[in-house]
Amino acid sequence: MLLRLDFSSQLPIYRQIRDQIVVGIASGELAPGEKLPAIRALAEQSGVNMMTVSKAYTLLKQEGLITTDRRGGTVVAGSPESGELGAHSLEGLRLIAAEARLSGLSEEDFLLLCREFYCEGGGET
Amino acid sequence: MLLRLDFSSQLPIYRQIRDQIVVGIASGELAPGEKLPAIRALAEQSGVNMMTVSKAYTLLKQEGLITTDRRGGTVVAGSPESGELGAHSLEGLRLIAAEARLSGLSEEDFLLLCREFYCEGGGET
Amino acid sequence: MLLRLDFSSQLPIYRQIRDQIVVGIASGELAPGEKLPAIRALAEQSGVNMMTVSKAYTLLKQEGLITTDRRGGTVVAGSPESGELGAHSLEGLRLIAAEARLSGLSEEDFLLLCREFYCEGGGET
Amino acid sequence: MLLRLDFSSQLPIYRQIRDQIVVGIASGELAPGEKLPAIRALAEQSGVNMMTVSKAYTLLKQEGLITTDRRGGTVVAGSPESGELGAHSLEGLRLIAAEARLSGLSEEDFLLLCREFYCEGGGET
DNA sequence: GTGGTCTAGACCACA
DNA sequence: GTGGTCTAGACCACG
Repeated sequence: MLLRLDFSSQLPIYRQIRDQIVVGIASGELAPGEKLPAIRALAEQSGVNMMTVSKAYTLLKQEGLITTDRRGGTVVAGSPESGELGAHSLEGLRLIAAEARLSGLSEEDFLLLCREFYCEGGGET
Repeated sequence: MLLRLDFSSQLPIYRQIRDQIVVGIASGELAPGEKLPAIRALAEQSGVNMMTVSKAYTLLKQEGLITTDRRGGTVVAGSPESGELGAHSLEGLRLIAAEARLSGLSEEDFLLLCREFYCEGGGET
Repeated sequence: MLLRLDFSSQLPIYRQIRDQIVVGIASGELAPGEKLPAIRALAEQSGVNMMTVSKAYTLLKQEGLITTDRRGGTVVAGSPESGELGAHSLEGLRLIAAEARLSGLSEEDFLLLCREFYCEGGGET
Repeated sequence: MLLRLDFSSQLPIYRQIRDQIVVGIASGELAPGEKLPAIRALAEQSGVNMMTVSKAYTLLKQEGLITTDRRGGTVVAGSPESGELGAHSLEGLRLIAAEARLSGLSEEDFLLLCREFYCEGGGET
């Protein structure tokens, strides 16, 4: 688990961490049951405060993507599989589609991009 | 131009304004050359501070989506047509695709959604 | 909003704050739309760090009991009304009922207590 | 005595063990005088550390719900029958009642639930 | 060893 | 003014 953090981004660090773990899980890089790095370890290795990583983990726990095993450690949970995107993500997608259109990206190219990201890392290329 | 603002959203209000104008332009609801509401008017009608609207307009100007005309009015510019998505939007799309996958949304359904948002409001322009 | 905090309790402070606000809302002491004290104000007045109060507010936001209005301040939200108790509360209730029984409390007395707490502060005595 | 432990719960494991034994005693599943499993046995069968089970037993001894008999075994004691709930449980009940109310549960339904849990497992003892 | 909590300060974005 | 974020350290509970 290697994090690429942008300390000058508007997106809070804990959010960047959360996002990259989400992508990691979706891509299969982090398999269900796999142990995540200890909060302190990830913090040190990333040059970030412990509490920042903790916040990211807390978020992911609330989303049901990871759980902390009381016997020590944090592990990837089996996916919740709600079957639909959250309202925020939906709005985000609508906006990005609009931006794609405005930037002159053709429908074809846009859908290719979407497909590429969806399939990224996950078997059925 | 009717704004739907959520004052309890995490997204800053000026960002919501900017986003909705972007979507409005992409959908054709706001045509190139069309005049945007005056800052004061939009602020009053939406119940927000003028500074907030001003910030949104400034953003849009920097993106080249709107311009100030000679007499001080604000109009929709012709699209910049860069031909590609910005880095932020790209990362956003990657994240949303990951979330779609984790929520159990099939590739088919996801692409349908993407297409729907891309086509939303306009023909095939 | 006056908080009674037990700094030697096993229950984390932010949880005590959250719990008391929940009780306050349920009892009607805090009405929907009412403004909650500013994080810093509540922190100072309670002799607690700002982040501790912030954590409590964050929890309540996630539960949908309060929202933060971007124009400044945190307000009580209209109740979500899920119609059923969460799994945790359910287990908690089962345990307390068992303890009541073991302590020799009669069914009658126990139900009277439950009723009293349910009605506490809220109109239909 | 079969324990259902949730290693990803916020509640410490020793607390889960203690709670389930309390419920077991209250329901009559564990009768006064009955012998509890040896610490080592319960620990192995449940996949937890002996220290954890020991902690739970210690707690129960302090509460007077179980006692160590002459030969080192652990047996269920006659109930203490204090006649009232502890302060913690009382606060817990008040909170749960508030949550019930906020979740839209009617007084009737809530009291039905309380009664069901109180009566659970035993007659009217 | 792990995660959880808390403090006392700081800086920033938003409106 | 508000909330949001972050740091550098500390202490504790759990297993």
